[in-house]
Amino acid sequence: MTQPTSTEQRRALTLRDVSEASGVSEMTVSRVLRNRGDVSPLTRERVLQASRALGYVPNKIAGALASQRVNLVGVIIPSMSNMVFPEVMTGISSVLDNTGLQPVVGVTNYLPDREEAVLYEMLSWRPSGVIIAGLEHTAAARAMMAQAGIPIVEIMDIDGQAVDSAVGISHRRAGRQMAEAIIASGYRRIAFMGTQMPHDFRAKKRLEGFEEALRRNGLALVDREFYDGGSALLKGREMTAAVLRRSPDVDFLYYSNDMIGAGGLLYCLDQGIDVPGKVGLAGFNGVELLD
Amino acid sequence: MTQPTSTEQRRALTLRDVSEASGVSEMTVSRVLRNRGDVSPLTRERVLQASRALGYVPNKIAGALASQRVNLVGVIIPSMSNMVFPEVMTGISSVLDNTGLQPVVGVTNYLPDREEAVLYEMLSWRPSGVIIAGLEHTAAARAMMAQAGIPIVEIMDIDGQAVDSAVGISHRRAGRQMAEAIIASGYRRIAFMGTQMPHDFRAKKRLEGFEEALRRNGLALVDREFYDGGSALLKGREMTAAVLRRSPDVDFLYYSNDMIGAGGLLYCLDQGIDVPGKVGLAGFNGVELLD
DNA sequence: TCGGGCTCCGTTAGCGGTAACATAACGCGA
DNA sequence: TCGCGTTATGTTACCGCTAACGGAGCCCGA
Repeated sequence: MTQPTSTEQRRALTLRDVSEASGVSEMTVSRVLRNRGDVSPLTRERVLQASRALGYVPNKIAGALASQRVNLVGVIIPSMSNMVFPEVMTGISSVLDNTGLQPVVGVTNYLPDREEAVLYEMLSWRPSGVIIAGLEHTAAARAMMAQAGIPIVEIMDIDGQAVDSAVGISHRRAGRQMAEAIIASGYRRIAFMGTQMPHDFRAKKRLEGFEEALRRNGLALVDREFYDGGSALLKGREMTAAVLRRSPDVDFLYYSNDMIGAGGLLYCLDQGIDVPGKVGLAGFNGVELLD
Repeated sequence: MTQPTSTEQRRALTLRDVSEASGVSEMTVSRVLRNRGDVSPLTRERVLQASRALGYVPNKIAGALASQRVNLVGVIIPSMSNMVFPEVMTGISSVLDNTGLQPVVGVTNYLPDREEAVLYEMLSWRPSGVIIAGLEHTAAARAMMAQAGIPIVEIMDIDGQAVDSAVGISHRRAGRQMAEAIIASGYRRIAFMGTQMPHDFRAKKRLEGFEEALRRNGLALVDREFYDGGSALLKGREMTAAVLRRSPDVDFLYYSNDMIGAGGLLYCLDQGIDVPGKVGLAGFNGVELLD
């Protein structure tokens, strides 16, 4: 835009514009807008009025550079389509709401290299901290986090070694407990359905724990089926149909997440299969458990 | 940390550190790291090596301030729990992937004031552009967007007046068409279930279009039920049960989104209700439509 | 041998704020 | 009336990086 119009200014507004409009120094304007330092009520009011009238929006880039402070925390998660992560985001946001900190999300699609790239990009904005899902990272990513000099929190898993600090649950143990509960309910011929994500380490650990507990009880998975991509609900139906066709004698279906579990449940109800009488169902993450 | 250790430096690395380590000026280092300007292959290699050895991560805050360029686009959406928005995010990300631009997400929870606050925060980082869901904004938000001097794209709705440019569908029309299709299939006693969000303008427009088309055909909604919060799948069950109890003669259930629709479907199958023989079902957003 | 155009790299001057330190104006007790 | 502590505001010097320009060294044809 070369021609300024009434609603569109020629160049970006700065503190100087507000300072000239209100007749005080830039420093005083800065103080007013940040509520810092003593400013007389009269001056404050004049500055706020001028600022609002101009439609001034502070430049946090300059502010962050000068103050060496950034009110951002990076949050790095593998995906948005698995409902767990939006839920985690909601939790993080609500905790951060009172702190003046603001979450910035990065999604890795379960790819370690992508995680490294996202982390690099985030650190280049010098956040106050980083929250990252999982404990498995590339060597470079670990090095960056160690060097960054900021708090790093690895969430959703504690089966491993943290860079800084870790909070979450043990997925291996969760898998074990799930298997034990299923066995205790009397089921013996168990099939597994889940995603084919080589880098979903948490799902992998759950399955490992699950199979370990089966082994200890002299059992093994009767059948298993993996998928990637597509609508989880739909895939749940398809996989369930495939497993039941291939292994008609299974008496329990264990799903790695609840969305495909719901798809499987739909299929069973649709086919008139008695749940949980003939076949038991369970999933992970707790959207709904009905057996 | 006051005591530097081998893996943890005393102060943050800057271009100067890399420049000293590689024996060239800061400017040359900057050029190498940005792939800009002519640098001899030898020098380039030396700089890259020094940079990697130190674990240097460029400071984009300083870079953005100096170059007046930011590779960020703000994306403002109402929610993450409705599956549409993660899908939209995925689409935006894939388009942006080749442009060097990076999306930064803000969530408003369907609250106009929150949207204004999120927008303010975003603009203070001087993004290259803003993508925002919907056409309804506070006056202040509209003013900010108009003043920002950057491209603003309002997505997912075109039933209204855009600040800059808008892309999406007409939800009013979508609602009308849905109603017409349902009526054409022979259903007459139609009930609606949806969220109780006063500021979900798109859902509201769909319902308006829906009811308008019903009226034109001499019909009206037989029953309606709203919810807020909680698991959509579960709420779908509950609401469906409530509606069928209250109005046993309905022959069609229209859901404002597919997740509660799936819950409703589960309920119907569970109760042995013939779908779509006795009762037809439909939802919006297309996770799965089965009638 | 010389000048002109490369290639490669350095110097300078900010970008728009803020920390830290002045400084002016004022009140008040001695 | 003087001196000192307060309060309110201004001045200065950066923060870490990059645009714009400057200049040294080199190659090459005339």
